[in-house]
Amino acid sequence: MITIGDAAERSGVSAKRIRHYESIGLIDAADRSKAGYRLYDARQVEELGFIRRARDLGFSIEQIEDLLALWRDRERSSADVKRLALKHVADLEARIVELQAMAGALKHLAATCQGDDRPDCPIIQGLAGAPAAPRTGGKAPRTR
Amino acid sequence: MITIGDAAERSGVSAKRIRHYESIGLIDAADRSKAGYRLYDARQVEELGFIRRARDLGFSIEQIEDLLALWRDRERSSADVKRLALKHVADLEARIVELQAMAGALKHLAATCQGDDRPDCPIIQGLAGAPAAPRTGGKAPRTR
DNA sequence: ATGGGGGTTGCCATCATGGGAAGGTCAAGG
DNA sequence: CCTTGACCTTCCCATGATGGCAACCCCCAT
Repeated sequence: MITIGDAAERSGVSAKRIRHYESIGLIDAADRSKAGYRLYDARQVEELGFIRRARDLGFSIEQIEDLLALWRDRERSSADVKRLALKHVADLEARIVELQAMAGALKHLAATCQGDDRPDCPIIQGLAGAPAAPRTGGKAPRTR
Repeated sequence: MITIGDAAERSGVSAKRIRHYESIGLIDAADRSKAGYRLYDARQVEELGFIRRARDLGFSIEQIEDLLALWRDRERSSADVKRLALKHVADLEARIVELQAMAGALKHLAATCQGDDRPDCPIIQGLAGAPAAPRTGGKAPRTR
């Protein structure tokens, strides 16, 4: 039985997080020493490691609750796990697409920006009114 | 002079957000009617639209403060704007890379998961201890 | 017994926003 | 004139997942 600091070091989950996870019911309340110190055994450290790895993969606490339930359940069907994982992959990819759209739009605006000491700037102009610099074939009226 | 609801509709920024932006000093406090209603003119609506578009591109409120200052500054150099924009593009791309790493790792795990009604599951095994399913050439010991 | 390095709880802050309560205001219509 | 409903106001609470800090307790070695 080790204390929270050691459990944190071994699992890679900060003591603060461990207490937080306990407070929200993600993990069971740890046993306490006579002095009130939380005590952890190998199984709990392993569980914390599981949680950390899931977090590293971007799973939310809520999803991790489900993953933990499946991990503990010897009768689980791998289909359930796979469904959860693929749903998360889809979520991640949706976010990636969103971010790519932002980055793309911004790069497009930045590409036509001189970047000199004059005030003319398609980026600012794009943010003000103009949806995204029309440029309908090179014949667009000079914005300046 | 229109009220906050109309300004919200025309700018695409919710009334709630407009009040919030005012409270944090992102925009100036609006004039008030005798009854205390906030009143907006076309310029302010335009400014709100600017903010909304910047938010759509993923800029933080803090960055938008800078963008607004540049927008208002006729003496600005487009280089300053461009630098801000490209910094943000870099941030976005860093986040994209992170998310791609997560999605990739998870897809890798999911790919070898049967997804049937048996409990065997490389995804769960990957989250527990094993960094990422070794599979050193097909001769890896069956985990089951 | 004392000092230092743990542990404990609890509150506040983040970031940007939504929700809702409690109450004031305005325009229209009976 | 009064009601109704749609608007506005302020203020407080909640989100997700953490970090930071304060005030206090505990244990071990010197």
